[in-house]
Amino acid sequence: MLMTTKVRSVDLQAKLFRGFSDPSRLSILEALRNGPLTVTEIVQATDLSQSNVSNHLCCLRDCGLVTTEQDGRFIYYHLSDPRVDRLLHLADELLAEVAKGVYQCARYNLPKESRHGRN
Amino acid sequence: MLMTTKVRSVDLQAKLFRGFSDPSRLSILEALRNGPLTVTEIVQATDLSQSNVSNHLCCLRDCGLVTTEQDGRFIYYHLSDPRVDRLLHLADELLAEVAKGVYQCARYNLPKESRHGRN
DNA sequence: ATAATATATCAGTATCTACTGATATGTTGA
DNA sequence: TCAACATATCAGTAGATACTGATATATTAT
Repeated sequence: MLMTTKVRSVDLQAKLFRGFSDPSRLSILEALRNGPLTVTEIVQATDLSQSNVSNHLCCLRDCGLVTTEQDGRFIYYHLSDPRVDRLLHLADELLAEVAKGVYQCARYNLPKESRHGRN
Repeated sequence: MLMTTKVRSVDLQAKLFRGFSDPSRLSILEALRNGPLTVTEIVQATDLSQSNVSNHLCCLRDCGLVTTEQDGRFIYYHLSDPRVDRLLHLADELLAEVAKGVYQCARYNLPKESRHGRN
């Protein structure tokens, strides 16, 4: 076989989930749950900078979570599959269940001083 | 109210998804889909270092995706909720749908030389 | 053709985070 | 108590990535 870089399914899954794992991208996805939007509309809906949105959209499209449709000089982005919506919904549900735990998730998002020795 | 750091739901969601967004953690979760395992068993099942596994487990537990149960000097980890399993399953389905796109996801995982201007 | 608008890319930076190797803590049995 | 085992934490590092501000490209209208 000789494939030096075997593509494991966990790697693919990780990339997929990475699409969901950033607040800015989630804002974008959330906005798109109501239907297709242009980049400018997404910028307005999310309050992110244009270049930032554009980068995230690129990522989301590369990862297959959104697809595009050009209409003149506008490009409409929309969720690529109903499962994206279902995944977001399921995450909401799970979050409601474990909200407290996640809220306290301390490991990777504290200021440097308090990274170690959590209490 | 005076909360300087308003906790937006996208932030919580992002943390939740971040639990799923790393290949090592996905390996761990995958292993746990078949039932509870001790840390040592997880180390063996995943081929990761012990400290690495321990760190990831800590993260997963903080984020509410797994829970623990001590039995003597062993600590059994298991998925916290059936929805975790369902989320993984849904991701599998979605992945099958957009596999090609994700496989090509170039933005954030190429060697430095080729990060910009993807041919 | 040119201005105006929409979107994408660039280069640079600060932060985040996965990992390692070493060490510490906790638990059990001899 | 002490050795053996199970697990957690530490400190440090390399690489990943979200963001900004500037610039480039594309499309339309005048």
